[in-house]
Amino acid sequence: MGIMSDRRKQIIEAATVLVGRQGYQNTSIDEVIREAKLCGKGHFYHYFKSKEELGFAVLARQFERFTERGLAILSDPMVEPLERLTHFIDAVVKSHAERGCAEGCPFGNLAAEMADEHEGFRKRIEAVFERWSAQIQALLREARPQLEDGVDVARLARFIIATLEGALMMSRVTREISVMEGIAEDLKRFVATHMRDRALVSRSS
Amino acid sequence: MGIMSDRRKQIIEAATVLVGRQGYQNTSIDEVIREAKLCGKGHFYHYFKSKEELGFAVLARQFERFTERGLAILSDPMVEPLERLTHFIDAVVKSHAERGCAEGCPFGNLAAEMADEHEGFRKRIEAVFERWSAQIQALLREARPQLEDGVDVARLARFIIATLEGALMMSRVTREISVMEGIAEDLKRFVATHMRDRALVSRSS
DNA sequence: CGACGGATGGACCGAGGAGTATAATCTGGC
DNA sequence: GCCAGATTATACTCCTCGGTCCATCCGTCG
Repeated sequence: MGIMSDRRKQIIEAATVLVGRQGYQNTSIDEVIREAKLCGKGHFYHYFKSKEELGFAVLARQFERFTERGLAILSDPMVEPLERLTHFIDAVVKSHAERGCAEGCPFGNLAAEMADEHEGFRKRIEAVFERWSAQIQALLREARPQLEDGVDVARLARFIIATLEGALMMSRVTREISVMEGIAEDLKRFVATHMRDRALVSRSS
Repeated sequence: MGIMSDRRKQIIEAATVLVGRQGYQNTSIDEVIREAKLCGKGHFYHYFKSKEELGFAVLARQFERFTERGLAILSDPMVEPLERLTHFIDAVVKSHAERGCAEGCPFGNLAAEMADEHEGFRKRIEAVFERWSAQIQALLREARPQLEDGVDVARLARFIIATLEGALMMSRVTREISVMEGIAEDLKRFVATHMRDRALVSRSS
């Protein structure tokens, strides 16, 4: 049973890399098997009943990774909430830079590819964004004392996510990390406009 | 010659609909032929040397449409520049609502699908965003007197595009136009924070 | 008229995809 | 040692796709 789990995880891991790089539809089972250093397609169908099931597992794995490496930053109890948000945005930029401006966001990509075609994927991607948004909302609520009255945290959270997603896409197309950096800076400034103490709101390069 | 152009346009038109709906890779030549009310694949290859050529033509056609219906708003000489920007954002929201929050942006979708896989597409999509950005930059420069000093118009233009792209994606995934509307409103407010007269910067719902 | 060339139709090809059937191997329990 | 079930491997089916080939059609020009 433990071994079976290992093989299954091994396949998911390989598929996650390939799907992140080439998309879901454009990744074949044979490729996944090859990448996972296994042979035989029957092997695959022993652990998954269909490609769709693998796709769902890949999405779950991508979210797991994102939770560990990304969302964790948003809930670090040792850091001030708005500083955490800044760290998070910087981490997204850094991660994108390390990938050479390629690939973009796995959720955004899957959304563009599958949202209209496959309701199962759409719903799961929606849940991912919902959880991401909830994390930012919690952070913003924690920062309430420093924020102006009447800030709609749900709406602001969605704005932050949307802008980051768009920035990843733009920077991927232009292959210039400076595009992403500029948008990230402006996004921080936008968040700052919701703060009581506007002193920090400046237009630095 | 005129007739050949017609047939070619007819194929491009059909393909533009299908690619917008299902993506490039997931649209087959046979489907395009059927949609264009023609028959025979040789027919297609009489007008296009490859699927790639069709893809480029579709992208060009999408940009043409966008220029007519979207970018035109940004350069209407009868309207104040910043008002034009507001109109444009509203038009994007309206168009997305009319599509029932589906499909998203044809350029953003193609970018997600092809940017890493196919350099030819990447470059062409980059050019599209560049032209879109140039249009917004021109508008912002026209509005210079009303803007604060030191506003980086190129950067602001990219921010606007990125946020709109992200908003389309988020709203497509959630299937809720209110998501798009909220982001669009916040985007307008962000632009307003660059104005000399901050009186207009309020947090209305 | 007849012939020539672009326009049209459809059969066909090789490659590669998802998924299945089944054989071969390995494992643990008796 | 041996059987049963889980695992691993191979071969195969059926389908779709991009692309090619070739037969036919039709308007035009000589």
